[in-house]
Amino acid sequence: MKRPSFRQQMLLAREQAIVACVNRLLSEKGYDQMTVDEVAAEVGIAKASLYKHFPSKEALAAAAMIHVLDRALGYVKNLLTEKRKPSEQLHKLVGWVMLQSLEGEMPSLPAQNSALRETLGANRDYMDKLMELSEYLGNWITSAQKAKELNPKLPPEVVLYTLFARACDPVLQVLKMGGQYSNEQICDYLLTTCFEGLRY
Amino acid sequence: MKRPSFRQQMLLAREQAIVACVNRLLSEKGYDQMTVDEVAAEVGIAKASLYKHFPSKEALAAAAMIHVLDRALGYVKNLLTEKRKPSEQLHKLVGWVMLQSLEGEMPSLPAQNSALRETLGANRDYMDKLMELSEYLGNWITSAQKAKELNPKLPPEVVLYTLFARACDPVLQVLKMGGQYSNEQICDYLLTTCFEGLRY
DNA sequence: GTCTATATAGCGATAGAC
DNA sequence: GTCTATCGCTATATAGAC
Repeated sequence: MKRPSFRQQMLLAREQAIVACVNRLLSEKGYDQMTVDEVAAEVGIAKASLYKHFPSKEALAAAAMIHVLDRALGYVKNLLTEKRKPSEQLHKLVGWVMLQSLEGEMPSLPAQNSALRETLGANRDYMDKLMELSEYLGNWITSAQKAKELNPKLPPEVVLYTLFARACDPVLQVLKMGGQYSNEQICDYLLTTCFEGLRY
Repeated sequence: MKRPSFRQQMLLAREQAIVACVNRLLSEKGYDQMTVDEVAAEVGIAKASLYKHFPSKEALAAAAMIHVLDRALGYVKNLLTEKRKPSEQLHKLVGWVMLQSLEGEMPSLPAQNSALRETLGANRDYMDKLMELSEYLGNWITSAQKAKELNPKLPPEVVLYTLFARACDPVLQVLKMGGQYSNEQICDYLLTTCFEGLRY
């Protein structure tokens, strides 16, 4: 009985290829500009086959988001093994996500598309992982605020949303397209504006 | 010969109504989710009539952007009559734009839609006004950096893009939808994160 | 310039053979 | 599960009467 297992592996591999492709396209062109035909073409299968794996375009986006949440959670758990100040953990995490964005590995969905938001909100897997990540970050944030590493006057949720937003800031792409800074340099600048602000 | 002038005024008023409507819809739903049918319906004219005024959906977006650039330039010129430190001028301007965003008066276009970006780039009026605004801001930025009011280690263009991005930050809408802070409070928080950073 | 009605096209999703 | 072919809808844009 080797064949079924083998086939399952093939399927899994194919789905991973699909998710990787969606990831890149979402990062490059965004949700609205990405077409399902395009995804199928780049993966190298027919569109109907794609729909056997994922029931809708929104499901494709959800799978991509779940994938990045998994990677982010993995990075966070690695950070936890190293002993650092909470603000430094946050700093490292945001820097890592910024680099992912610059390398086209970080999809970002439009905040304004309500239909998509509903689909994501109804997705258990996605919501669970988003919650889990938010709790890790929330703990770091409140700890950092108690230790006066981060501004304690800001509500923790404001800090949380700000970190999420800065990690996929459009300024990253703009500076990258300008072409005069390395990815590391861009991350450096934006980490400065995020944590230190523009003020001297 | 009163009639032609009168009619022209009617036309102008209608176009202003169109632009105002596009402004609001772009702010609420974004470019991709906004439909031309919707614009026509809300203005109260037929879609074909709309196309007599503006040749395309992209032209509608361009008109909306030009309108907000005009308003921003007006605000900037007003600021110039008051004597303030450059960093304070920037602070006031960003705060004003943030408030406009929260009140649904500030359209923001997707940075990823390349066709739209080309159309805007080819639009003289838009580009001229964008340049003019950028020059005012650029002067304030370099002055503020020389006076050590803003971080001089950041390239001025990084500061410029950051200010543009923070002025229509998605975090604004997220916090507004949360519903637990007033618009003024939200602006206050985000101005803090922008200029002072998250660090204490 | 305004309208109704329609052309045109792109895209998400599906049918049905293999 | 994979394919080809197609449906069905939506949205931009236009034709043509008034």
